[in-house]
Amino acid sequence: MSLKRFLFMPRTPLNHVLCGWAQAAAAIGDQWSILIVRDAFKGVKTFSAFQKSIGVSKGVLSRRLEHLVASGILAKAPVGLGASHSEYSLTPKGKALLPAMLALAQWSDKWVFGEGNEPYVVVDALNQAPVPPLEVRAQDGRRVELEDLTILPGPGCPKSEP
Amino acid sequence: MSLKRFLFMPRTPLNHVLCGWAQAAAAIGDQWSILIVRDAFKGVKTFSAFQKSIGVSKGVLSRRLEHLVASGILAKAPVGLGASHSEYSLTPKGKALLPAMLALAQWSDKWVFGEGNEPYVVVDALNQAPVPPLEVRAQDGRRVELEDLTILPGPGCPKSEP
DNA sequence: CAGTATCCTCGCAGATACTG
DNA sequence: CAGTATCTGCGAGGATACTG
Repeated sequence: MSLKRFLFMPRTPLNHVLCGWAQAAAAIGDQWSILIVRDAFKGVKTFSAFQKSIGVSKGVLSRRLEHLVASGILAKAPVGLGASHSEYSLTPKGKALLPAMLALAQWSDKWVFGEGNEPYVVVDALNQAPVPPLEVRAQDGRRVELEDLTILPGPGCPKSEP
Repeated sequence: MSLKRFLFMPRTPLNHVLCGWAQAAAAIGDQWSILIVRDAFKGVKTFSAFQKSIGVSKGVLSRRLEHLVASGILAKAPVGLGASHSEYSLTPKGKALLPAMLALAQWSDKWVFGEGNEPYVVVDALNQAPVPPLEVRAQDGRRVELEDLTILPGPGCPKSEP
């Protein structure tokens, strides 16, 4: 019988992995954070508004908001002087998630709900027209697909050899 | 004392929520799935290669792969006739995650690792040059920011009124 | 209203052993 | 090598009660 059976092996944390995707996963790689950021993009700011919109329990919401603030994606600021309550707003780092969030929305618009549907989630406010799908273009302007790209490991990412 | 204390309240599932972001979160909204998809983009195909690259335990990897196959992002196909082992490859639905994955990588390149660094994760194989950051453009071609957009609730998403 | 503290129940990740 | 089965224990997520 092995002694190791009684040693605890904690969940492998991702923060120490110096890989872009691991960092993104550590920041918003859970279901609640994505929905919180989505609501923040819509303009939701208060605790109760987040809770009503997402339907998550208060304890979980508190921890997720704390985590997003610690990650620099949201900023918590008291409103007024009485500090009766605070508001959460997107930082520049949080707003920079727009392309990623938009790409995720367009992906599910097309591949989860079906091609027949028109994209409806994000519209250009000026023209009231949907935003066309994001495209990946190289520096010379031509469209590139996955096959045209090389994914580098990046520091901290293991070099996986297929 | 309340009887409800003894009733189990399960974790709220996301699959039934008809919201694009909730669907995306349900599909790849956990840390391991993002890393698995990243490796699949790199060309990783076999079980052991995923495990060595990500460092996750076999049981977890088995379940995550199963989930990604069930979500239609990966396809599992036996290699050869002996069916000694199988390979996992990206479906079209999985390949369509490229803009979202790229946007996440570019976001962490800039905002987690710092602006000083040059993007290094994804390069155009033809020119050996990094892919420029994804930009959100309206139908008329002009660049749009978050403030120029209206985020619609979409079916199943609660209408949050800020 | 905006959280925090406490308690409770699984869910999920890790290790190990086992099968083909 | 490619998984599956089982065990274990933390900890995420839910409810409730409480504070300011």
